[in-house]
Amino acid sequence: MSETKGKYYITTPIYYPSDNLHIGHTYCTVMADAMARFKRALGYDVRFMTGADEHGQKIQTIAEKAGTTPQEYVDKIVGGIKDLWKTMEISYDDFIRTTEPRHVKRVQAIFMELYEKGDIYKGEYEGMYCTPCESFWTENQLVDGKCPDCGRPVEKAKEEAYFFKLSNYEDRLLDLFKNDPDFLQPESRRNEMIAFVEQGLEDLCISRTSFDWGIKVPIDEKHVIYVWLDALTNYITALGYPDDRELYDHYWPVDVHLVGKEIVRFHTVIWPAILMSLGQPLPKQVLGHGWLLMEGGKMSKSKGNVVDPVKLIERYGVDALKYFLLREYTFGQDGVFTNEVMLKRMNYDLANDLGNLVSRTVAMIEKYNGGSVPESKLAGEHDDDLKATAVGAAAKVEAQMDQFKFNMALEEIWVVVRRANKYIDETMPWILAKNEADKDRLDTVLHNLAETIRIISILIHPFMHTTSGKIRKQMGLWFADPEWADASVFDMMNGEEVKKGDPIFPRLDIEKELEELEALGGGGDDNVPLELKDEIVYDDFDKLDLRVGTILSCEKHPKADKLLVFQVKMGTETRQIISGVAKFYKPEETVGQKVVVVANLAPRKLRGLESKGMILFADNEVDGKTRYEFVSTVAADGNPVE
RNA sequence: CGCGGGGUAGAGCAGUUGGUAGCUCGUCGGGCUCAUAACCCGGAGGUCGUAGGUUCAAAUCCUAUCCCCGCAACCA
Repeated sequence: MSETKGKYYITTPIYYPSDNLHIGHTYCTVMADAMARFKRALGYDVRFMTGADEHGQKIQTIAEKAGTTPQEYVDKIVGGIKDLWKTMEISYDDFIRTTEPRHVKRVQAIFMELYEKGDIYKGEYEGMYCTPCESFWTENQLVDGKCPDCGRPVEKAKEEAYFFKLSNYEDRLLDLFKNDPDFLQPESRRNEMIAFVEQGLEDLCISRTSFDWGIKVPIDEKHVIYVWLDALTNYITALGYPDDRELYDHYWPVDVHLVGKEIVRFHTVIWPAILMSLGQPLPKQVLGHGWLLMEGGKMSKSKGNVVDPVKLIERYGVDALKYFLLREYTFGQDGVFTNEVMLKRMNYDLANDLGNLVSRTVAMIEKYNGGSVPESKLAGEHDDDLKATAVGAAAKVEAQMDQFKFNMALEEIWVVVRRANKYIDETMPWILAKNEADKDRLDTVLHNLAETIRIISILIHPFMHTTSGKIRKQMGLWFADPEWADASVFDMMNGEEVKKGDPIFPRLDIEKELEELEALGGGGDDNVPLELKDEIVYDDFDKLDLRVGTILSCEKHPKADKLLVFQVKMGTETRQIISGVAKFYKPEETVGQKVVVVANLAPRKLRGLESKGMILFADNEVDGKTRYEFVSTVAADGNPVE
């Protein structure tokens, strides 16, 4: 399509390369890629951006632990990310890394621009400081008035830092949310942000002196620029702002920032405020998508439920995975990922419906017409309905995609797939083939099927271009690139030579696949080292005095939802211990329970009541939910645990 | 009255300018044999969390209420 409909700039977040990416990142990037490809198909001048956010204390710490430099560390991880996107066939136009010189110099320029406008000022960050840890803590973070990391006393201290006058932008941000309903979608997130801003905004601390893996504040080399100005600005520095304006002037403002729901606030409060201060246009839209959850909650390494997309691609192919992610989940809502759901989708939709449709059609054209697509000759019942369904699908797909309803867009395409399968049963070509008098009608049926598949191959192209290519090859259309406009036209084919190939999506044995995936996902290596805290020596352990006790009584903490107040008898002494397990136990059912107690833990008041010691619990998983179980013993009360 | 999300068929989910409740899977019965034991048709199955209200009409709007899930406040 040569005619251009205008520009379309879409971004994913830049991901934090502290570890390899998982299926959740893949999900977001696949959506952005599908939209980018779709808009290109429609004739838009598309720019699709992704990247990596490489600075910050966490990366510095992880790199140190790994015995390497931060730069070497992120180079390795980002290499892996780029490999993944290559495997996933992600069609990004630019990949920005925040450590690149082009970004660094532009962030510094932006800092200066804000500084000169008076929206950045040097102030004092006041907090509680732990000297040995060189860390600031807020009052809330303190544990028992002491450093949450090392338990040593802290003192009030001030640190100089640069601040951004976020508070100046409250009114303009509220106006933005209220006057432009499209700016932030889905709706529910918008209400959340309005409530957040209405609570009042504080100025934002945008520099740190506690670590140095970051971009230096140009006028003050002791400071590094914190994540806000460093990461959010990537969307414009990658376009050359402020010194090389060609791309910037062309593509900014962005049409869509696609982000996870956890970072909606940064993109709809902080980022627009920065742009307001710069006097630049605001993003047209920020879309917050939901999370992919695993059975049992959020994906996390310690739960061992992280899904590695590479393994899935190796087994099932890129297109099957993309299709599943886009078809299964409702944009904006959380969804649960399970292997079984994925395998079923792949089998039912891809193998049974689409793959089989192509397979049976090609087989019939070979068998009944020597392998060439016939002309339409004799119209009959059902033809009009099939044609209308096929020709009308493109507009429906466009309407769904306008609202980022990937699942509905694909559903519209599958309406055509199912209609075609039904058409075969209705017209029964194998009966027509038995009678020479029905040859014209048979040709027409085969022609209509070939046309419908041609249209399907165009419609799925933005979502699964490899599959589209495979289908077009079998249909004898391999010589031409799919043009979106052709999806709304019937009767284009005549005489193409079809050729049966391997099944486009082989049918999967779900039971077998589930077992094998299970084996891959951790069970296969049966001795993976646990991720542990720092090693201790025996003397460290010996500091603990663990004792056996029996719960004499238990009641709810009058002023706290999560706490239970236990009276525990340990030999000669009975003492009060509070635990945050109200969610898991009714007070009365714990009475008589034998427990293990950390007996020499310093007493602490919790919501007004004193707790002397700590009862040990073990995390357990029941029906996918975490709960705590008592660590019990039969030994006598008061006895030590060693 | 901390913030937010959710309660719709056995499972997983769609469904707001209010108008006979829908999809996929499962299940039961039937058809077909071109096709990847795939495909097509039909049936059963829901008081749309509960109780009120507005309306000719409510899953959809209003009020109250119960339950579940995140986050936050206290989880030693």
